[in-house]
Amino acid sequence: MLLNFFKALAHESRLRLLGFVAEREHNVQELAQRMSLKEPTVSHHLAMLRDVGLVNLRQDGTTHWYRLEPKTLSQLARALLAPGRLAQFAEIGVQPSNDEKIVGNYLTADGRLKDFPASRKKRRIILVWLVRQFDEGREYSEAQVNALIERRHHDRETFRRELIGYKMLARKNGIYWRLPEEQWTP
Amino acid sequence: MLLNFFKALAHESRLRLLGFVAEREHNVQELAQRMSLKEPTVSHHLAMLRDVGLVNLRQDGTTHWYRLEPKTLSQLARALLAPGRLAQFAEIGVQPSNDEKIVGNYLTADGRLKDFPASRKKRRIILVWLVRQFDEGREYSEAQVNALIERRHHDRETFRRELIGYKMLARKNGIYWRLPEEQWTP
DNA sequence: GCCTTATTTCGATGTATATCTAATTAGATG
DNA sequence: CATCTAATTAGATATACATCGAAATAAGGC
Repeated sequence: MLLNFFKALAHESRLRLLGFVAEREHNVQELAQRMSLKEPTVSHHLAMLRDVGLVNLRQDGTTHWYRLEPKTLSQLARALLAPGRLAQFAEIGVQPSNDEKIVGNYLTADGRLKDFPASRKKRRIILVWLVRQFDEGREYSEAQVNALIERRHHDRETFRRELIGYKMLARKNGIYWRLPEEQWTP
Repeated sequence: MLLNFFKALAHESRLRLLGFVAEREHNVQELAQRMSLKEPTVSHHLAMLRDVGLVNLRQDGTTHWYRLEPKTLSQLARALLAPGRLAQFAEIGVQPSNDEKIVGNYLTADGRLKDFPASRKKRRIILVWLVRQFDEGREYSEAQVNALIERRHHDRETFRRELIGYKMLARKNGIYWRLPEEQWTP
């Protein structure tokens, strides 16, 4: 959602972080050093940037290498230029749709899934909500898919399988990507 | 500054406001009604949007009509696409330049000018700071110029005259605009 | 000049979030 | 498996800011 992008960009520390990771890959320690902040703080900001897809993480041993995801920024810029986009702003967060209410019932206060609904209909709604947290046109390793799922539920295996079963995610040679909505919205 | 744009856009209420004023001109009451917020709150948000030039104000009697300034958004989008822009993020807010320190000495805590320096050199620095609060490539009525100046100092006449004298602002047929920096940075 | 109306400014209050330290987790290594 | 290292998460605190009611301002109309 557009609002989340702006929130992610609306802090000096995070803009500076983007500047550093645009220059080259950095790990958390380097960034903390260059920013004169403590590692947990940097980690916190990086998580926010990662949530909106502005930075990428490559893990090597215990070291986490972050780099810019330049596509995301240009997507954002194009979204701003798209005519008619603005008129939609007014509709932001008016009242939750039916599906959003159902999802809400399955979420804890911190946005994780309490459990996986038994009914096929609700299960589908939850999966739609989950797959929308993947960017379109971006490739994910299995580890990245797992990481994204685990933000919402510990059982990464079940959800990964279900997402593929419902044709929301596709996999080839260990690479995953999100399928376009036309494929799974009936 | 880019950061201010993101801050202005990083709130649901302000995004919704933008949506409404993109649709058509609105006054504060209408907006308060449609947003289910009180007028002071709406007024506060509109001021922030106005500070970064995202909305325009047309005053008719006691009624204030706000509308979107679409140019500003597309300028922002283009700024995001500009290559090399990102690398500059890292430099944001490192340490104030000499000029910034001088300006700081003349500002109160709420960002208004205490007074107008006597020395020609400092006077120039203050005027540069002031003219940078005008958007390039945008036209201002005299009332709009006055309003912008008054945010910083009550003596709108003096500052308007000085800005023109230093060739930072130009005027024709009661329309004012900011001149490019090349014209006044020696 | 006083009254009315639309808006803004002020001051107070509550909520969101940036930052820190301490504790925990995850991966590598002996 | 004990240990070490890098990173993240948890919990606490402080700062920023959204919102409101009350007061002040601005522009007309009488």
